[in-house]
Amino acid sequence: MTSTEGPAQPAVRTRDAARTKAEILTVATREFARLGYAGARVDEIAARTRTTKRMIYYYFGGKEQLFTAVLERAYSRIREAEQLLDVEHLDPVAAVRRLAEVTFDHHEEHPDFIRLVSIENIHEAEHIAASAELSRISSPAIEVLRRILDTGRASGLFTADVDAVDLHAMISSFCFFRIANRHTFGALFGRDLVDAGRREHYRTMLGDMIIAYLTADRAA
Amino acid sequence: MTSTEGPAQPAVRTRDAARTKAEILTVATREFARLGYAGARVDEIAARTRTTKRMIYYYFGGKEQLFTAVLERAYSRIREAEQLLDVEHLDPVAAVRRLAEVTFDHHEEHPDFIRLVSIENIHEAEHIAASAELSRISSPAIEVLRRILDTGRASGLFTADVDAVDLHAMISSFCFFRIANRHTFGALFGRDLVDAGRREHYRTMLGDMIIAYLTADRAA
DNA sequence: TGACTAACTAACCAGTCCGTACATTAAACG
DNA sequence: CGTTTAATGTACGGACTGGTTAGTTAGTCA
Repeated sequence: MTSTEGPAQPAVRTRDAARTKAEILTVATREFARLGYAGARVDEIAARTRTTKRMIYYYFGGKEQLFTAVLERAYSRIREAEQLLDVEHLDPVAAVRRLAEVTFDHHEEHPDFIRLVSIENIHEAEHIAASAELSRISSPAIEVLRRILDTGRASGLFTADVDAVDLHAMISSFCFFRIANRHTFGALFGRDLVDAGRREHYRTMLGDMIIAYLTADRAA
Repeated sequence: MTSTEGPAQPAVRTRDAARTKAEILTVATREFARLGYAGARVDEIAARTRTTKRMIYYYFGGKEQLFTAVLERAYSRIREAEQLLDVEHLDPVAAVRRLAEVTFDHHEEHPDFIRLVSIENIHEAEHIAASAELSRISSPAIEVLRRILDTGRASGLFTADVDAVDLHAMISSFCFFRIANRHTFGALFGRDLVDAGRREHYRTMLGDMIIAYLTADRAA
């Protein structure tokens, strides 16, 4: 670690509250995701930043509030990604499939976020409940899905009378399980759900399943 | 706690290794499920049994091995339940639906087990890997599913060329997500996935989805 | 019935962990 | 340029935690 004393990194420590806060959040996200809430250590998080533990208490108040802040940032990033969704110019079937694929990709790209959500569920979402920001906002994806479903039903393409939140749960289930339960599933069934070679297979399978459900003839 | 000195509870402490071990496991299961691996306290587990902390180390060796033993017992109970599966006398469509329903019910009835699995995944299944018992055995449900799928394909009922492990993942995803992510999903979308009034709705939805997928015309 | 051992208990230890009191310094400001 | 204040660092307290040491008791079997 002698590189930190190189000429590119001047020894003078400039003060930058925003940068310090952001760095703490980045490190804390990694540590909480890696070890769980109780498993993560405040001292260790501090040691992995360029600042000290004192700053965590100065900016966030404590371990609990730090975890809440980590969740807030993680969720806000998804919302940003969801706001970039541009699927409503497609026909309903293609739009739903595209939405499922975007969800699939997002889960794969953010395993730390998936872990944080698992951890927060172990704690019965108490930090979300404690966060005004998190309990207020909702997901843009739901609104998009609602509109696609309306269009699809109106044009007679979709036979199923599903509601957007339920369909979102259905799509998320598979994407979430694949990442979150990768390890136990792999250990017990000898199949790595996140193997790169099977990625397209699962991505297609998810889309097929959702479309099959929405367009099935539910006569019985 | 004066009741422990009542006449129904004789003060004489009878020695019973099996009972003591079982009681430790039961309490440890609850505590680990409630608080996570790092969050659970060996002292607290001991305090909630009728024995002492020393016995945990005497019988299990340490916290890590205790957690492994908890997992082993939890998984062995599922396997027992799966061995009671009796669906192969049904036609393939009914059999798959029944299997999905049994899985659905099992998840709902064992939230502690779901939490343990989530926790074990945070730890990247290291305890399963450390357990000869767990890494050896496989799931009876997979074999049952494989046979149903074969029959269904042979009779032309199922168009999808799915493999049993993937379909098992698909079914488990929804059942698992519904229980495991109940809290964050409820907090963010204002819908309790485990609400008793919506139970039948989700149970049917899962079956519909699986059957739709298996019987869909995948021409495109 | 007395020696032996598995089952059990209480007390403790060394290291860890969250949080804080206190001191200090870089920037903002008039 | 002197004062103020936000930002930062040091060092440590006190409670806790996993694990252990040393000793006790109930059952059993020769």
